[in-house]
Amino acid sequence: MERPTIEELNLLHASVCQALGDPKRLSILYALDERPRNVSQLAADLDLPQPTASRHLQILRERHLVVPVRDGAAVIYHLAEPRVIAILDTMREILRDSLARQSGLVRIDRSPVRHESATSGMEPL
Amino acid sequence: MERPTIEELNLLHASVCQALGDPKRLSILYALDERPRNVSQLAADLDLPQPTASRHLQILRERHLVVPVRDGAAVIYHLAEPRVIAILDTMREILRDSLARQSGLVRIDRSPVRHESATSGMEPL
DNA sequence: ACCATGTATCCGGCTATCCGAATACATGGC
DNA sequence: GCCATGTATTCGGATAGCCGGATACATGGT
Repeated sequence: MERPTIEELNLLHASVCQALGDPKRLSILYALDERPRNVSQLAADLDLPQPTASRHLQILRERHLVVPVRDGAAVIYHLAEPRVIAILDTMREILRDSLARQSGLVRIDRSPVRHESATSGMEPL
Repeated sequence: MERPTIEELNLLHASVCQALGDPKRLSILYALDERPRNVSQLAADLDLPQPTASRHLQILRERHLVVPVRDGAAVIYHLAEPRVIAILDTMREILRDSLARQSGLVRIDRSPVRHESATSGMEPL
């Protein structure tokens, strides 16, 4: 029942964010938001090898982002937190805005922008 | 000017989440939310070596989470998006709830819980 | 041009993450 | 018990991440 220190909270927080930092896991979360699924269905729907789906689900499970429910021999995974999807949606909106601003035509600022652009590209994406 | 495919968006999205998946970078974002700072100040305030701070800022810059503004020889970093802090705060609340639920005494469910608990611990944190 | 301050990058090493393939484990039906 | 189905884990290798220390680069002042 110990209250977590700021650093511990930061660590937990980072570990959750890191779990969200993989495209396949994002797909899994969005898929489970549509409807809960067992591992094989999920793997088939997202075109992933079953062990890969299972490993990703393990990570999401550890971070308490999904919840497993046994159903006979199968395990149906549910989203643990609807709010997480809301968060992800907000991030996508921010991303969209950012892309729009970036890809052009927009110049809201009043300053001519010196040459910082060279260091702020999003190339590796 | 191409509209991003779902997969590309997912990739961008994941890369942003991944940038949030490090405790030091979270600290940096929260610090910059308090007030914009240059690299050295930030490094001093968070007790990080200057190169470390700079590298983390580079990552946050690439993902458009912070914005650099030159001020003489210094570079003052600003948060690019207040909404990101709102998102992080929401995640912390979710985390808090999750910890509360976990650390006990709570049993809201009506089902006796079989033995799934063995596979859903958050040990490595 | 030179110096002081502030920032970014390079280097080497370590750790963590991701993957495919194979394999082990669990559950329910017979 | 055995089998079929569904799930989790292990192994090995490749990739990517994080770090400290040293160093290069940039800017403004003299």
